[in-house]
Amino acid sequence: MEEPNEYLNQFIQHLKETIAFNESEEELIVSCLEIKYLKKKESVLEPGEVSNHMRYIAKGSMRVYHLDENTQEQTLQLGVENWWVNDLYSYLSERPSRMFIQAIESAVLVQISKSKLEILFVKVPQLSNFFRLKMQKAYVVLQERTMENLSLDSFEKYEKFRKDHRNLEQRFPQYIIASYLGMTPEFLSYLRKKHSS
Amino acid sequence: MEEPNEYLNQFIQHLKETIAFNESEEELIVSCLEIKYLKKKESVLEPGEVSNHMRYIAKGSMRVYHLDENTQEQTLQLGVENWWVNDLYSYLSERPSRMFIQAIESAVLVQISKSKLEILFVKVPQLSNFFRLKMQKAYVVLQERTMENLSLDSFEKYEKFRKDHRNLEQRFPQYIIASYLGMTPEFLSYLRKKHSS
DNA sequence: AGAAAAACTTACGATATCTTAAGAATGAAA
DNA sequence: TTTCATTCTTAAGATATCGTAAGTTTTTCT
Repeated sequence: MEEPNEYLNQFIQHLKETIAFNESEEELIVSCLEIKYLKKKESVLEPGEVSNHMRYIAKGSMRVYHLDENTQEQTLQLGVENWWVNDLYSYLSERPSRMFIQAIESAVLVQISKSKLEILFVKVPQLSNFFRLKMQKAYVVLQERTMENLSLDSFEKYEKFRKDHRNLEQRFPQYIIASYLGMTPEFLSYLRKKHSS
Repeated sequence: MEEPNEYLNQFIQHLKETIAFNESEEELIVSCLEIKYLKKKESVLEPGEVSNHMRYIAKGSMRVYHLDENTQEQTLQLGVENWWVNDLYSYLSERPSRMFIQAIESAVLVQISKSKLEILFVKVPQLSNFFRLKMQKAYVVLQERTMENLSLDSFEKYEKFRKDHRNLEQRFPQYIIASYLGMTPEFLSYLRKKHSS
């Protein structure tokens, strides 16, 4: 059922979509990887901990969320296979996270620790490029989201979410999608009904 | 009135707060800089253009904004002396921007073109670090803003803005601050009155 | 200083979104 | 299959935010 090599392979293929490397570099990379199995609802990171791994989802679905003052959950990021999930704030600044990184479906992550990654950056410089591109993409996505928050009303945000992530809508409960979009689950339910007839 | 060397010097001091370099490196850097003077309301970037400079504000104030479908202005970024302003999306992806980058007070920018910066990264590698740190900071600020958008109501956002940027409130008209916070100027005015008594 | 433009305020009716509470549907576990 | 827990829906009243329009104040330009 659980076949580590398959997940490592999937990860290597993922890297190869963006950068190239030879056999020995590949071995070196693989030697730095860790596999983490998560049951549904289990977390890899909780508030107070410092995130010191980059995390790739090989299988399953994850979300990054946070409890505000009123213990309302705010979802910052969703992810499925081949996405990366992390609290980059904590990872980059090495300060305690306020986030949960939680499995929604049972999941398999491929992780690299920050210290090993620093070493890899020296030995396999292409990797540095890979992560620079990831960072840039993450920034652009966030900026897009900020603009949407300023200009779209709730229903428009929901429509855009569906259009942009057709596959995600089925895999996350609606109350999580609502918290990602910044509205109450009741209101999302109301909007869906209102626009379905 | 306009003293280029003073602004170049200010820029070099700004770099030196984060990284170190020697005389010859400094000369090299300075040889790549451009100074740009802007009158109030003048723009350095408009929709359709590709942003190919990194821009440091030596003097004055700037904002980055965008017109949505209803020609409403949404302000994405504000900046004063010693801040960087750009549409990183356009700069990084080399695709046309949808933004205006506009002077609010008359301003002086110190700019480096992307092509020269790439060369500098090779010759003065510390610079690469400097910009990596800037990128990270920008990401964290955006993430913070996204979380606030999800959890705070309008007045709380306004309070937080004042607390975080005491100096900015005086230097930008209220309708710009309102558009940065994602509310109408009328509503911001109403909130200010309501909470002042 | 005076005129024109820009920014800010006020007030009110219209909409959007939330809160609460209860019930219905679905999924998980025994 | 029954039971329990989770998720989703519905509805009604409360609150937040907007749109509009008019009037005031402040800034800019000549």
